[in-house]
Amino acid sequence: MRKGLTIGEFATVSHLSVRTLRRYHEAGLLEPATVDPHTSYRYYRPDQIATAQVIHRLRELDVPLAEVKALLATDDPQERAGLISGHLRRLEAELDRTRAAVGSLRRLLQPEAAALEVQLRSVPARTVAAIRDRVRREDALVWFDGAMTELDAAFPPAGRDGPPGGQYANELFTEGAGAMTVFRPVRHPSARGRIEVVELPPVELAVTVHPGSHDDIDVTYGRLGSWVVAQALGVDGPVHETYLVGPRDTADAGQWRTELGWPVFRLGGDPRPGETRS
Amino acid sequence: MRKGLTIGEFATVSHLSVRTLRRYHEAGLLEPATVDPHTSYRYYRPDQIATAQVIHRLRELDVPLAEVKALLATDDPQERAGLISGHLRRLEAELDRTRAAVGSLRRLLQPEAAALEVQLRSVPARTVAAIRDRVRREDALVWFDGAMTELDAAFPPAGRDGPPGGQYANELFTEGAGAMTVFRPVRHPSARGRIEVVELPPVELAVTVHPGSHDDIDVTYGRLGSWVVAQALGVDGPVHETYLVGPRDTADAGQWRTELGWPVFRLGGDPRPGETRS
DNA sequence: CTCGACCCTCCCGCCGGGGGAGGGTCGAGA
DNA sequence: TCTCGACCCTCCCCCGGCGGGAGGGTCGAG
Repeated sequence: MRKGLTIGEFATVSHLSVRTLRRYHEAGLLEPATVDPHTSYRYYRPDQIATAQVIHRLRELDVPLAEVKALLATDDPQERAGLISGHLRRLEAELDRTRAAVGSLRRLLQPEAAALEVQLRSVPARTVAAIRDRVRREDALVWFDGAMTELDAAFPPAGRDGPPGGQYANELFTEGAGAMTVFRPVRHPSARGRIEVVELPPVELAVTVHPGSHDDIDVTYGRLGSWVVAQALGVDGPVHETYLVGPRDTADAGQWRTELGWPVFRLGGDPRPGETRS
Repeated sequence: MRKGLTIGEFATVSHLSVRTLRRYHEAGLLEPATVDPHTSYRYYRPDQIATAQVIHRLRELDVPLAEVKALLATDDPQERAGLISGHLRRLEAELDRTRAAVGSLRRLLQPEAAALEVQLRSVPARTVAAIRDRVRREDALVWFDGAMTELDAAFPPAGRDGPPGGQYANELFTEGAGAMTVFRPVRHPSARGRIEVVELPPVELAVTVHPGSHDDIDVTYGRLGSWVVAQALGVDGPVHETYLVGPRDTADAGQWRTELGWPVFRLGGDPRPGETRS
C-alpha cells in the first residue's frame, strides 16, 4: 500500500531538489502529508504540488523562507496580496538602487572630472526646526522623505530662512544604522509632531558642492575626505548636507546642488572638548 | 609622524565598514598602503579612496569579490569594460527571470483554471536530427536557442517532418544540471556540426498541452504529474516537449502551444528493462 | 603614567542551500 | 525468502559576504 509520493518522486514532479524539500519540511514550510514514525520517511500527497509551486515562485523572487511561511499560514487573500505587493515594492526599490549604482559606476570610470573646490568655513550656532531619529540605512531614503515633507508642511515658504539641511552620523554609512537629523532654518521655530527646536552647535567645516543626482554623492564625500586629509586635518562628527537645489525644487536631478560639509579639526589639536570623536 | 589613515579613518571617508575593509585586505582586493610589521596596524593612503569607491559600486551590483579583484588587476580598459558589461548582462537576465516569476506568481494565485486534459499515448521509435549536451540550468535557455538555431539552419523548412521537440532529464530541474536534447524530425537525417542522428526509443507518455509563455510551464508539469499519480502511474525518465507553436513561429507568447509528455509506467509493473528509474 | 579609544586576530552566526559520510529501508526479481 | 541496488534517513561541513563579540595589544592626549 502506497502512503503517498516519496520525497524523490515529489521532487521530480515539483521541480524542487530533495534537499530543498527536506529543508522546507524542517522550516515548517511544507510539511509532508505523513512521516513514517519508524523510518522517518517523508510521504507527500499530490495536492501538495500546488503549494510547492507557490513556494518555488516566491523563492525565485528571493522572498525569505520565514516570509513565505507567514504567507502560507494566512488564508486571508487580502493579507496575502499585501505581503506580496510589499515584497514587490522592495524588489522595485532594489532595482532602483541597482540602476543608480550602474550609472554611478559609469561616471566613476570616466576620466576624472575637474578638481574639487573646497573651502574651510566656521559655521556659527543656529537654532532650527529639526526631526531626529536613529535610522537603518535601508530606511534612510524613506525616512528622509517623510521627515522633510513634515517640515515643509509645518513651515510654509514665508516662514523659512534658507535651504534645508541634514546631519548624518558616519555610522549610518559605515555600519548598518545611525542618527539622522533633517532641519530647516525658520524664522519662528516651534515644536510640533516629530519636530523639535534644536540648537545646532558651531562647527568648523570643510565644504564643497556636489552637483547632480545623489547617486554618486559618496564619491564626492571621498574626494572631500581626501582633501581634508591632504590638509593635515582630521575628520570628525556627523557629515552636514545643505540642499541648495534639491528634489523639492526641480525634478531634473542634473540641476541639483548639494553642499557637503565635513567637520574637521587640526591634528594634534583639540577635537572640540565635550565631544568624542566618533 | 602619521603613516597614513588608520582603518577607522579610512572607513569613515570611504563609507565602508572597518570589518569590510579588513575583509578586502584579506581577499587581496584593497591592500593597505603599509602594514606595521610589529602591530599589524593597517594604514591607508588618501588616493586609495578612489579604489574603495569603485569596489563599493561593484559590490552594490553584487559583483563577487573574486571578480572585482580580477577587474582591478587589469589595466586594459577594454577588458575592464568587457567584464563589467558581462556582469550587467547577467543582471539583465536576472531581471527577466524576476519579471517572469512575478507574472507566473500572479497567475498562480488566480482561482484555478480549467481542468487539465491529459491523454496517454504510445510513441513509437523515431529517427531524428538532434543536439545533446549536459547543461547547467542557468545556461539552459541560451543553450536551447543556440542548438535550435543550428538545427533550423541545417534543415530548411522543406526537409522538416513535424514540429521540433526536446527531452530534458529531471535532474536538470531538481539538481543544478542535467542532459538536454533538442531535436527535429526530418526527412533525411544527417550529422554535421553538433548535430547527430539519433533514434529516440519508443515510450509511453502522459501528454498535455501547455498554452502560452514558458514562464509557468512547471506549473503545468506539476498538474500533469499530479494527474499521473492519481492514475496510479509512476513518472520516469526525461520529460518530453514538443513545440507545436513556439517562439520561432510567433513572437506573441500568448499563442504558444507546447506539448508536455512525461514517461509513465504502471506501478508494480516493469519500468522498461534496461533503463534505470532516474 | 593613565586611560579610553582604537586596533588586532580568532571564532561563531546568518541565509539557502550543495556535497558527502555513514547507515537504514524498500521492493522487484530469482 | 533472500538479495541487491536504488532510495531514504540524519549529521556535519562548505560557500559568500559580511556582522557580533571575545580577548588582548597599541596609540596618543592630558
